[in-house]
Amino acid sequence: MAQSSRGPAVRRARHEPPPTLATVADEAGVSRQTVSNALNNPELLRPETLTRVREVIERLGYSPNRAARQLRTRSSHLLGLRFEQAQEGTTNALMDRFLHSLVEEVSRTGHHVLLFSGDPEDPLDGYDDLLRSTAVDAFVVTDTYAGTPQAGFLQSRGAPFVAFGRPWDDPDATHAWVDVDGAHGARVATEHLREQGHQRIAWLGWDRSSRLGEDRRAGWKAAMAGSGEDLRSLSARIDDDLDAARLAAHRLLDEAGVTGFVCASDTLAIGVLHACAERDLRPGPDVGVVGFDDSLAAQVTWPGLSSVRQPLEEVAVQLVRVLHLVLAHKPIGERGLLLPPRLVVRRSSRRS
Amino acid sequence: MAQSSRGPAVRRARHEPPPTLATVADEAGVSRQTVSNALNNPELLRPETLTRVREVIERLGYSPNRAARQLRTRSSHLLGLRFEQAQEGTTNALMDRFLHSLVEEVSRTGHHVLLFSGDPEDPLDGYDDLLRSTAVDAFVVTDTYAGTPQAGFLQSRGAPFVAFGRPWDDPDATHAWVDVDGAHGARVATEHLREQGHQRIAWLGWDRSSRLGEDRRAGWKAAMAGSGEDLRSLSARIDDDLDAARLAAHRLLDEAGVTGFVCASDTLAIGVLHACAERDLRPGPDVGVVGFDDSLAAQVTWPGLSSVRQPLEEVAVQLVRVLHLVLAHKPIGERGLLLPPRLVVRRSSRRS
DNA sequence: GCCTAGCATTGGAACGATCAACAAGCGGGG
DNA sequence: CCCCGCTTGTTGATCGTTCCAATGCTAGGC
Repeated sequence: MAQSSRGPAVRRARHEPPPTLATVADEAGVSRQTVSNALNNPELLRPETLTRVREVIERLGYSPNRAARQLRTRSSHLLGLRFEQAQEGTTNALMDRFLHSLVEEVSRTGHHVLLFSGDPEDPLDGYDDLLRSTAVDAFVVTDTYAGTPQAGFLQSRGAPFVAFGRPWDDPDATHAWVDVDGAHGARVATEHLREQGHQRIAWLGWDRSSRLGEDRRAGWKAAMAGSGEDLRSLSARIDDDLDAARLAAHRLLDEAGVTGFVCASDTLAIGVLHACAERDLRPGPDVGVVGFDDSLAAQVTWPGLSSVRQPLEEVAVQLVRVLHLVLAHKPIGERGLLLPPRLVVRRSSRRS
Repeated sequence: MAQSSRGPAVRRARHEPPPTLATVADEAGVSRQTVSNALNNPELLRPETLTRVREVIERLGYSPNRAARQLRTRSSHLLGLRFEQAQEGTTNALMDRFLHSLVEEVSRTGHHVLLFSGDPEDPLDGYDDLLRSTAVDAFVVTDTYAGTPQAGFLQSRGAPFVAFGRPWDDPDATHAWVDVDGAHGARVATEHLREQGHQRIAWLGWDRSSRLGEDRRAGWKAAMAGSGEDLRSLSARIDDDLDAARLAAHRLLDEAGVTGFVCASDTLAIGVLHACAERDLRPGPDVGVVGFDDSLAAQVTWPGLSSVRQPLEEVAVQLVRVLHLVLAHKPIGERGLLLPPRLVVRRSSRRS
């Protein structure tokens, strides 16, 4: 068993209580506080004392009891994340990718991620309990898509948090946030299609009530500005449904002479691909299609679906960076941070 | 703001410390212990005392401090889960679905899920730290695909845990586990294709070293037993790669006269669909194809990919049930529990 | 009237860490 | 010679909860 890299080869008997500060102190012939300092303020110890204490710690396989430390310092080193299923416009795989990066990132500073759930009807459910029981140091709020009661609530409580997602409804919000610039992604996708020679490029997105969808649509609109096209006739707002997208694509192909599609999701984009197949149009050479989120489906669909990939790893890095500033009561530079996604080009959008 | 369902309308000033047992006790005119009993052993109190204490608790918005409780009772009400990215044979979306159910399920008993990460090279990394610092009550081990050093390690430590995944290498393992019966899933898929009139049904799976893959393959093999077919010529073991699957499908179609494919993953199955498209074979009427995991890709791929869907919600329920038995030192009935997956039939496997 | 049993409630100690204050040793300046 | 400051280390108190043993009180039996 590969033990070397993991620490001491301690084999405690089953259920024997783990060593405490006092155990280590006795064994090393120093006081409790000295052991504590060896861990938290090693520069206070004389080098030889330090090594002696560290030796004992290593030998006994001692780790400070988190509960006791938390009780005294009022810091649990836990970050709360309300874990919802399948939010609007985000496939499950997205959350998984983000979460992994987040866990990885917070572990660098000895923190962990605590997942909790709550009544889907009440976006605030769950936060309060953890707050009152001082179970977490801070929150990472991810479900801010439709209004953000969480932000206001947590701020009124004085609870530290950072949000993944903009405060759409409240431009004056003072909390820290990180988000992906969906408009930028859609703009890059649209420009890419224009470079491929497409002129009448349609937007296929969700209902107007979706802030996420409207943000992305704005990018398409910006890229199409000055094209002389009538944007109204090139835009369709539908449910995130394969078949709805297929029908909408047929209509846009028939009525608006569209040759390019920028879509708010991979599901919608694949609906367009289906429509193309039904008309013997070749995705790529004949019709340019770009989706959003770079899901597994985009990767395996024939002939390969170009898609806008969100920089979730970077989002996690930035969230954690800002979170540490917030926890240290340091000023955060920019209140909000918009990260640009990256276009992954596959054959569905390449002419040649 | 919907406050009613969430508890008391407490508005504490920013950073004012939350109330403690002593605060509540003073306010209610009883001792600390009585308040504690009101929470943990309400039957010990006289009804009128109980309601009085509860009123104060409600009014102050009191929740017991988790750290203090954990220190005293040595139970954190946290379950550790090492969160790896993309394990063999499982797409990210799977983990997300499972995790959500798990979080939901453990919350019923006031528990939470703590995610941690570890060096991908060392399957034991991370467990030891949490154990020594008594940060979690138990573990849910999910990455037991290739041998299970975790199980042995945790047992030697006397740490409570349940595994999602069989102890492949050690049939005598005594720990509790829950797993999905991949063989059953593949068998049902194969029988489904036979019912549709297919006779020469191929297996498209992973390398022999994959226990998960071989388990599923066994189900195909069992369903094909007695068919009189030469199974060896009907079986292909390849990487989990779209193109590898496409090529293998062409070969099986050419050389073995195959009309049905049972695949170890949706990626492989979609590779088969690509091969069909290249030969103008219609998935469904001409060739039956079934994948595994019911990913988003299976749902959106034309013409709809039949797929074996894992009962992850039920896995979570059972894991938590068993975990509570383990934590209570009660005997668990069956050491292991195999749950049958369900076949989701779409057009790729329907003749009509 | 006294003893016992049972009930409701109480006060002290403990969990294992950190914080605050202080003590011992030592060298240097007035 | 004394005082001061610096380094190094110690001791008691504390965080907020639950466990343990003991308390006051009432009712019942003899």
